[in-house]
Amino acid sequence: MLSKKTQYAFHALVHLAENVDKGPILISEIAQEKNISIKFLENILLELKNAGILGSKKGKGGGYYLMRPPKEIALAKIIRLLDGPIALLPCVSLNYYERCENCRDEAVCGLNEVMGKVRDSALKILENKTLKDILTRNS
Amino acid sequence: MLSKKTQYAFHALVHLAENVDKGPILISEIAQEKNISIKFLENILLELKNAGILGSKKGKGGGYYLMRPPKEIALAKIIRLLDGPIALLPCVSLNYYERCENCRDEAVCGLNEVMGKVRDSALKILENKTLKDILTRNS
DNA sequence: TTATTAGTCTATCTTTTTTATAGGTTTTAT
DNA sequence: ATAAAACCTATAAAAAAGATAGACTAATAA
Repeated sequence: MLSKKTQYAFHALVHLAENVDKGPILISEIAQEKNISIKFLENILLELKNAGILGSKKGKGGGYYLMRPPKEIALAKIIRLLDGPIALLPCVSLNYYERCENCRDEAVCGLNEVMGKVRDSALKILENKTLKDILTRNS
Repeated sequence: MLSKKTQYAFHALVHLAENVDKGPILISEIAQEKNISIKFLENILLELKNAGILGSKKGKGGGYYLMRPPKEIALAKIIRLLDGPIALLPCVSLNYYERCENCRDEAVCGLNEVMGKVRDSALKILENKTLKDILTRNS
């Protein structure tokens, strides 16, 4: 399961994407709208900013905004940033690989093979679906 | 990522599957073979037994054994038992569903829709692949 | 029938991760 | 100047993960 942090991030990003034309959006507005602790959300948005996904403006009239159009922000990127590996096992992770401590040879490990396929099937979706694809439907 | 518990369970089950013809297998043998803490493994095997996946025999000549042939034990079952939900979000979990606290209506939530697809693609593999499919390749 | 073997059960403990909060600092618009 | 709002760092509380301990029970063999 994705952590609350990542879940909150997605909801916040959706709100920002749905209001791209309104200039910087307040943390407090997002927090209220999406029912998220404001202080926790603050940390999350900051992390997204430091990763170059969000921009911000301080002072009156400030807030957060997307640095790129929603269709250019892949879901996989957000997950990896806040949650780490998408794969179910360290030994099949593309970005956070770790050697398996429990098997002799990954090259012939059937678990490794199957979990690699699960990873691929998840990535096929998560690398291609973007913020744009998770905006509210039918609206 | 799967917990160590689930990872250990898979490796242990593979060992049991690869030795089905040798009668009950000792916890200690599995622990040594797969490099797992024996006491931790003890708890895991017990849980698998209580779930009806393994059987056991006490005393000399005792040990653990599979209750069904490897090809009848789906990977999804093991994951759900020891790790819980396979889905990335509570609101798309089939077995551990929880209402989303951060969106107004799941029926029109795009995140819900995409994560549902990720779940389906993972389940398509994990429900159909069994212990038999994760035995050591080329042997 | 006793000693040994091996799983059973329950509790606890340690460490890590997750989730959340607190409070001061800096920047910007008016 | 003042107020608004993000920035930053630290810490704390809670939960989960990972691991260990030890007494108990059942089966087997001598």
